[in-house]
Amino acid sequence: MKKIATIPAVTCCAPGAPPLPRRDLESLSARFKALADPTRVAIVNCLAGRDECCVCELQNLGVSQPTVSHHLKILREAGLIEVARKRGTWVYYRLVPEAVEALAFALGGAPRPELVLGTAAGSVAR
Amino acid sequence: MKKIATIPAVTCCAPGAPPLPRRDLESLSARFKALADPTRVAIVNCLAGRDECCVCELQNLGVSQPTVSHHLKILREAGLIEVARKRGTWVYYRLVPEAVEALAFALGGAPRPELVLGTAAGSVAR
DNA sequence: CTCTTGTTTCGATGACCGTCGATATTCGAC
DNA sequence: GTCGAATATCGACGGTCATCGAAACAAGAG
Repeated sequence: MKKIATIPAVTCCAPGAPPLPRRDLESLSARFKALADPTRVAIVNCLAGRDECCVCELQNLGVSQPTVSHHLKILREAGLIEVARKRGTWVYYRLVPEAVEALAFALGGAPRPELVLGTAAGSVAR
Repeated sequence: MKKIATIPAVTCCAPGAPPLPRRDLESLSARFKALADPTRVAIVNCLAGRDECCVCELQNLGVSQPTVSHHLKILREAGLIEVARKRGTWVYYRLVPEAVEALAFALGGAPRPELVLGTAAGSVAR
């Protein structure tokens, strides 16, 4: 079941931003919470450096392998990453650039708004 | 302990981003953690809508006054907001645009302020 | 089928976080 | 100085989160 890439096209932190309804507040804070851990930022940063990345490559971040899988699940449910492909028992993850850019847009920086608007459909589920 | 003055001018989530040292990972995740709560996003959003804002105006967010003060302290220590001025017992807070912009830049957003202001003008059209 | 490897899930534990009431502090008014 | 209002801090409680070891699951090799 895919429930990712549903990002409201709203700013929250830019000057002159309109007040947000509670639904958007929770949606935004939930996505920021997915980045509120150094291990998860490291995972996202590693994925941002290359096209895709095997889980086994992420196991030298100082935490155990189940912990890495736990963080991958959180990032996956936040819509920031997704499974690129599976080759045998190897699982390759990749970044979801639209989700990251939507967060940047909410913070007031919109490099290319068309990408954000292209993926903004509704609110997130859980 | 104040250590928030070091805002690294690096991206972490944009395609092709270089690997970050542990210090930057913790710095970034700490700032994202400051936005990982709907009440704090609401505060930042309220401050983004106007130039400055009195604490008493933030007390209709559904939480008690000590809770608002607690969240203000977290946002202040994260460098996202600052005290604009004090008039009597009233305290006015304001956003720190550079800090928010630095976060947007870390996510791969626009590094230039004029673009940020440009998005607030009305290009949110959908 | 059995074995091995890679990944996810489960259960438990310790730490952290959001929230509140009570209290302290600061400032202006009188 | 004394009083009252606005804000900040303290202490405690309940809930959530990060982490781990153990176990379950999946997929290929022999």
